[in-house]
Amino acid sequence: MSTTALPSQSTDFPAWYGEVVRRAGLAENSSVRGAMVIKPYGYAIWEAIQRELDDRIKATGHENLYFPVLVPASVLAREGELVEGFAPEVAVVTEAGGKKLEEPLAVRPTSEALIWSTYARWVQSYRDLPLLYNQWANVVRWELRPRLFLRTSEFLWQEGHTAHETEEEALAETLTILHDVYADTIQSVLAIPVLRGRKSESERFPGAVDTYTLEALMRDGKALQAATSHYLGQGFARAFDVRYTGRDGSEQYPYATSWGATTRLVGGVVMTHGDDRGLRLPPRVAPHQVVIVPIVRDEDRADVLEAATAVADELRAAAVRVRVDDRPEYRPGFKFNEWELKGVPLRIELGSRDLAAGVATVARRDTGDKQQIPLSRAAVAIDEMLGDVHASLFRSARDDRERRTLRDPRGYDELIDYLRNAAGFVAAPWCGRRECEVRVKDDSSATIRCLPLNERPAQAGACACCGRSAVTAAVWAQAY
RNA sequence: CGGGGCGUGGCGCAGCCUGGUAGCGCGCACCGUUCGGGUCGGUGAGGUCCCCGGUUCAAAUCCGGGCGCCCCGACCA
Repeated sequence: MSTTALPSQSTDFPAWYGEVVRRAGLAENSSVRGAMVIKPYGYAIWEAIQRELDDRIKATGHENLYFPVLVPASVLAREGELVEGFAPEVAVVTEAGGKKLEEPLAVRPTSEALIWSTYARWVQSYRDLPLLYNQWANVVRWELRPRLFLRTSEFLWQEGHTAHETEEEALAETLTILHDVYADTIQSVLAIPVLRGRKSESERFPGAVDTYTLEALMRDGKALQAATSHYLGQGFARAFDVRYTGRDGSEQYPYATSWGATTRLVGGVVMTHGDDRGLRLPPRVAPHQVVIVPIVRDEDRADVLEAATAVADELRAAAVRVRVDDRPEYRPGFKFNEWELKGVPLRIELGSRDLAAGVATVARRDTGDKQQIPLSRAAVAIDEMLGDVHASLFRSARDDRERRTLRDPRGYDELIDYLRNAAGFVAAPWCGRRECEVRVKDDSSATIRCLPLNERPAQAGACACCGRSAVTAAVWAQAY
């Protein structure tokens, strides 16, 4: 464990981010170019995210299954936009079993192609619908500029692939996933506030009719696409020849959706909540929610450690994830710093002074406040405080986002200046024309993150770029 | 693929300009000490100075070539 200070967030956010991810023990670069090794502490956070997502995916009626990692090149090629969209980043296996393969096998960058080529066999009748399936998997996308968790050449995710009888049903599915699975997990578990919206045509998933997205704002003013849910229409069904006999006896194509959330969310947690001391973890995904640091002297060691164990047992009985840091070789100050770096929401300091008074000293990672709680009601008090930490992390992230959101810039120059400085979101009317989107990107390198659904109604008015009459509101930002 | 930078114990770096015993911090091992905000002292292990060639009495250092990595752009969850 290094003892030198972290870089400051405000002066060098990228360096700060990398240092926190490495020093907190979340992940490190792998010897495979662009890939990362997720370490146990980082993986534990991912497991918590997985658990929460999986619960909601099942609660909305889906089942898990699994498809192979290798996709015959000809299968991947059957949906034109999909191949075209992913071609530059697909890795291909050309040799296996000591021989050159007759047909190369792509390592999946996403599974629509293989899954829909299989659904063709599974769907014969309207009675076979809907198909509501999800898989937990790894995918490979050969990224030119990798970044721990945010963009790696291999990443972990879940991808849902559903087939429906009607357009309405598929659209409803797309939105159920967006709201009840993704937004709920990201806000009420990860404490990351998100804007909900549709993507503009240029930012859409290849092959999708509509892409819905959740956009979060990081502490450096850049946006992170936290999850997406796609309405695919009948394009994939047609490309993979998935047909069934409908209720009226006629031949039909089903309507499709797909949706995914990735290990990128771990990076989002770091960049949303972290501060100059390191990570601040939302309690519901923190591998340790509470760490107990016993303050011992030779003469009271046994008593203090016994009391620490008793408190830990009581908290565990209340389903709190707690760790007693009784390592004798480190002093308390060292432990305080280490657990702050690792983002543990609450720290209990327990020494003979506390025991004599019948209390424990509790320090909050989010605010730095210290207070004393009676040992007699430790479990209840800790449970309340964990709830407070979540609420205050969410509130401060949301307030921060609102502070950084510019609504209705006074003119094109203000729009561009704001975006060029990565000062945050800009919400403004947009005429809907591609050329305005391109112009803003050329002038600022920012993109339309979404056309917001409900945060702010689409408004009349003049396009922030060209002044023509607007057809929608758009939210722009620099993005990861 | 364009622009910039870097390869020296596990990690981070100095030394290179001006050639001459390979160093520092952290980490690691052991001994003692200490424990309410990154203890302190001592001892010790650990390096083909990225590779190949050249110049020289002598190369981490100078010259030529190669390889690798990182950062900034284009692609992207």
